[in-house]
Amino acid sequence: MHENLLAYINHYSKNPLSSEEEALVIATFQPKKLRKKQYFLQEGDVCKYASFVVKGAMRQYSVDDKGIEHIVHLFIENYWASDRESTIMLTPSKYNIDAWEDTELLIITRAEMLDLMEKIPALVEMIRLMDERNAIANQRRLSSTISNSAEKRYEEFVENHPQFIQRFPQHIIASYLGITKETLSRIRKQALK
Amino acid sequence: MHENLLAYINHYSKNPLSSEEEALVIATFQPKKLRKKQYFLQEGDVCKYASFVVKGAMRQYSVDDKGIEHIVHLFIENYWASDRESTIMLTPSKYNIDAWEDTELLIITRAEMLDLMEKIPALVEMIRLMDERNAIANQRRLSSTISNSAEKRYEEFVENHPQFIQRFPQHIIASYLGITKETLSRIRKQALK
DNA sequence: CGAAAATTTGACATGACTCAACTGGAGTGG
DNA sequence: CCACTCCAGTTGAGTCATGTCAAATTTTCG
Repeated sequence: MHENLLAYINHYSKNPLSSEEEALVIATFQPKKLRKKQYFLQEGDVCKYASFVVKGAMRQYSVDDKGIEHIVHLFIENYWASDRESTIMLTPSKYNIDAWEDTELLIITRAEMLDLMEKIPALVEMIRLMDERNAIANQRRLSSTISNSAEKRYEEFVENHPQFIQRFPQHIIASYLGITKETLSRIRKQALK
Repeated sequence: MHENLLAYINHYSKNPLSSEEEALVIATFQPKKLRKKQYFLQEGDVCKYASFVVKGAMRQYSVDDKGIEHIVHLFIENYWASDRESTIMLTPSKYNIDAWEDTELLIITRAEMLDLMEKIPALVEMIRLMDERNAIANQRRLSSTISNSAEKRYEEFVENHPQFIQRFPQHIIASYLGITKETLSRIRKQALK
């Protein structure tokens, strides 16, 4: 169960974990299973945990006044899911996170994570690199969203996230791109010439 | 010149800097002045420095095939400006960063920064908090861009960034919001009822 | 097979863009 | 102090991309 996580940590840090450190990681991260459609986080709740996706797929979205879902993130294996704003500020979340497939998570509270970071330098290193990677990805996505047409955004998405296309239906991708499913359908039709 | 930076670091870390650490910070960050319109970074160049804005205002933007500028970030006092992707990956930047007002910066290379981080724990702490704040802000902006109409985005902008409204003209704000200056002008007119 | 979910299609509405013209400062230099 | 230019902002008319709504079709899966 924890192998993916350990591999992930070792991949993102210079020094491999000692076996004591591995044991500590395994003891601290709690397994949690979600069946398809179950929530990891519901709007209005404070997000108590960060979660590492061992297996499965989830989505994070807000719901507007008209009841329309706006998908802000998609997660599959080896992604970290949580609403950082809520976790850090202890404020009620504006987002829902639910399982799109049956999913296995490893979850950890912020307090536990801060504690682990004191004890395991490799974790601090990993988080810094994750933050960097994340900042870069967010920058790209923002830039694309602001500057590009729906069509171009979809092209870039196909280019950058082929894994997501396999795992999520079109209307989810459309929402992630900030367009309607009808528009995406037409864009795809158009692209077949 | 360096007071703002020292204050900034101390503000974001639990333990105040020792005087040796302060001296090290002062010795490492190099002052740089830009006159209005001068570039801190030009598209195609690798972004060698991170910069802390001591005084002034800058903007970061890309230019599309039609020659239209798409503003992705605005910076004023106490902001950090750089293209992280370019700095970290050593790739040519897709962005320009230039001074909108006469500006005073403190600049540092990535190597110097990594070195400082080894020597000054408070810096590591500060960067982690900055990354968190940044991640939260990016999340909000992305969410707003995907989910909201131009009008609502402008409202949120006025709410969240009143400082920018004082310092940048309307067409810059419009571009930052991903709309044209004409549309923003009409939105503002509309809002006066 | 049958029901639910996903996708496609058509007709129409609309928000935002484009382009061009006009207005009103804010400087600058003669 | 005026004439000139530059820059920012506004306005109008026409266009285009994308959204909306409703229905038909296809796919998935128990």
